[in-house]
Amino acid sequence: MGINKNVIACGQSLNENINFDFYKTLFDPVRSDILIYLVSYGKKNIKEISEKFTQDRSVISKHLDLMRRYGIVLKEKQGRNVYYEVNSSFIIEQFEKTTANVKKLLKLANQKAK
Amino acid sequence: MGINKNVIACGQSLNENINFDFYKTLFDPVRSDILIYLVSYGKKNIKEISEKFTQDRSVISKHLDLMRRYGIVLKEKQGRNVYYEVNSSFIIEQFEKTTANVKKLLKLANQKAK
DNA sequence: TTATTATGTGCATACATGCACACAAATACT
DNA sequence: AGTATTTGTGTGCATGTATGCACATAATAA
Repeated sequence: MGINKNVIACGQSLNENINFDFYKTLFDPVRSDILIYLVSYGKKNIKEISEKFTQDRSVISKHLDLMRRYGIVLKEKQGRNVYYEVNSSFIIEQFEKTTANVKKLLKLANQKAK
Repeated sequence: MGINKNVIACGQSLNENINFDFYKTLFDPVRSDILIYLVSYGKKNIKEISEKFTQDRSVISKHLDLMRRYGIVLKEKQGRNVYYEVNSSFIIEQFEKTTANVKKLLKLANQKAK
């Protein structure tokens, strides 16, 4: 099995194109639970969300800010309340793009091996 | 926007079905680099792999054991050498399954919102 | 003013990572 | 055979990072 330049180039582009921080942020037990809560119950403010979790409001606030930074949720301020909702289109786009890239890379390497 | 039992049920099943440890293991800077190295260069033993990285052989060994536990790579012992290779079919399967589940959940919630 | 909601800060704790070394297993050498 | 070398793994320790709590502060509303 030799070195395939196409595979290597694809691997490098994979590493550059995959939204690493997005996935690292998403695959955290608390944050994925927050996401599923928001998916199930729609737009909610921090008080409402933190009442459903054991963690302090300040902790939930920080989790949501992280999720917002990486596009997982959308933030909207109304008076003294801050509402969050799921950014569905972006999340779906990320998963589809990543899956396509991973499939391309792995199938290319597999072909080469045969 | 009311509570949708289908959405909640789908969210719970999502949390149960997503291979959480798989993704947490995969989305680590060193381990994803190891994966891309193995994709690019094929089956390699721990000595060969660790020579390409700054980390000690024992560290690389532990990373690979973790990746093996969650199905990312396959292990094969030959004499005193331990070879690892990418488990392509399993990885593709995981990404496809997860993407399908995420899309199903988010589109269901989106329909309800309209 | 007082209450509510969200966020910032300091500290403690848990967990992951990495290094260095010791050991085990397999092979090579003399 | 017996010894040395190579390869992989286990262990103890140090360090960095993430998380969470408790409290202080800011902003808005009653």
